[in-house]
Amino acid sequence: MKHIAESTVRRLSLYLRFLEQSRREGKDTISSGDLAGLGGTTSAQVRKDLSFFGSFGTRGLGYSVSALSRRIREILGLEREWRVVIIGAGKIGAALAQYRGFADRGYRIVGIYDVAPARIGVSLDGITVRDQKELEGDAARLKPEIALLAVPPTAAQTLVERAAKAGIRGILNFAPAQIHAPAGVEVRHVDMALELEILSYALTNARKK
Amino acid sequence: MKHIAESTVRRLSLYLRFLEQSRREGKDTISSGDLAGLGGTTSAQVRKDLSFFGSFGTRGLGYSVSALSRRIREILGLEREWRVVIIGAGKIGAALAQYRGFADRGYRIVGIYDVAPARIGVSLDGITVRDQKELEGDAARLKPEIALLAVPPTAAQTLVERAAKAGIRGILNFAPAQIHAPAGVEVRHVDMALELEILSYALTNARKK
DNA sequence: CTCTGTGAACATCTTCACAGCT
DNA sequence: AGCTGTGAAGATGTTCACAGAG
Repeated sequence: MKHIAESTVRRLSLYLRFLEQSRREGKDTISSGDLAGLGGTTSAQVRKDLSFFGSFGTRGLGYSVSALSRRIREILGLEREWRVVIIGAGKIGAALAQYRGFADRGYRIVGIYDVAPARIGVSLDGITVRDQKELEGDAARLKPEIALLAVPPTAAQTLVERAAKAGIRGILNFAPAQIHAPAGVEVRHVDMALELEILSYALTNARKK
Repeated sequence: MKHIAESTVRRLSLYLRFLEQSRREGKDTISSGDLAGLGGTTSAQVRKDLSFFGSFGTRGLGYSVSALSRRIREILGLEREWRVVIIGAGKIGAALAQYRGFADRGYRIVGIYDVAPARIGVSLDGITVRDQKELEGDAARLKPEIALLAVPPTAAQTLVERAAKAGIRGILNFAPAQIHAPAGVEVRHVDMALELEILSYALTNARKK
């Protein structure tokens, strides 16, 4: 398959939300224009995004809400359950452990790890925090696929490598650190401080529009 | 000034981190190639990014670490203190309240709000959580400029409007909800579930590279 | 007549390549 | 010689506009 732009995948994920909302509202079909209105893009953009994966619409009518939802879930890999571990049981790790948005989408937290003795043994959202050293050893039992990395920036790189050894193939990094991804491991960043800086840039330079 | 791409601003923010790291390591000057290496781009990209704002390098030598840091802080609006309120004192709001990365960059938390009686009156990181209803009334005293919105998706839109009435001009939204920004208010999103979906897309479609 | 699917036009962002300081 | 600053070329992403299906 041709390479798909990240911006397209991001919008697909948004479309899925709108589709689920539409389903709750009892709609059976939805047009590219409707989807665009909900998401702040254009109908052409919606159609182009979907066209990369096939043609699932009906001319003159629009898209079947349920069929398109199913197809997008399939494209994004949401038809299966993902086994996720949280590395770092500080405030952010703890918040992630109970975040509803993950469970709702089939991401199942199977383990939580930390280094601090004070945190090890504590139960977070029904899961006992274990020592980071156990990560590799636990791998055979837990079969983790994705890690949410919520540790101090200085520890991030080491833990990425440990996660890779535990067989983890995808990492969502919350630490404000640039990390080198081992081969075969996909790393994405959620960088709150950076987003806030982009926001203050926008506020500081607000009369350019 | 010409319009600057968001990707450029994002990289600027990264360059600043590398510059601060270089400063700690005692470096006085740094070349575009060095900066590129740390950030995973190219030297041409670094020079182009900086060129939008002027020319601060010395040919044959590179950039002064301290001068460039200062200039980027200025561009991003980090030379001043920003007054920030957190709306939503659940797990995520609480984690944001104590997040070091914000304080380090001059973002000062001046208030925390929630609706739940159980949370109102509690102290988080030295700040007492107040009723959301007080937001507008507190505005004259607190002069908030930025809000971190960490509430359930259904409540997000209402609170954006309340924040706008309190004089807030920038909102960093953590709720997985598409929100309509009132005029003059800049809204950015940190959407963890969405990032995780982009990750699972990448893992599901991993043999395309 | 409505709404999709898609090449072609356009706009934006990145990389190249080199002139010009130091 | 080393490294910046920048037009020009190239790549990538978005919008237009219309043929064609229902």
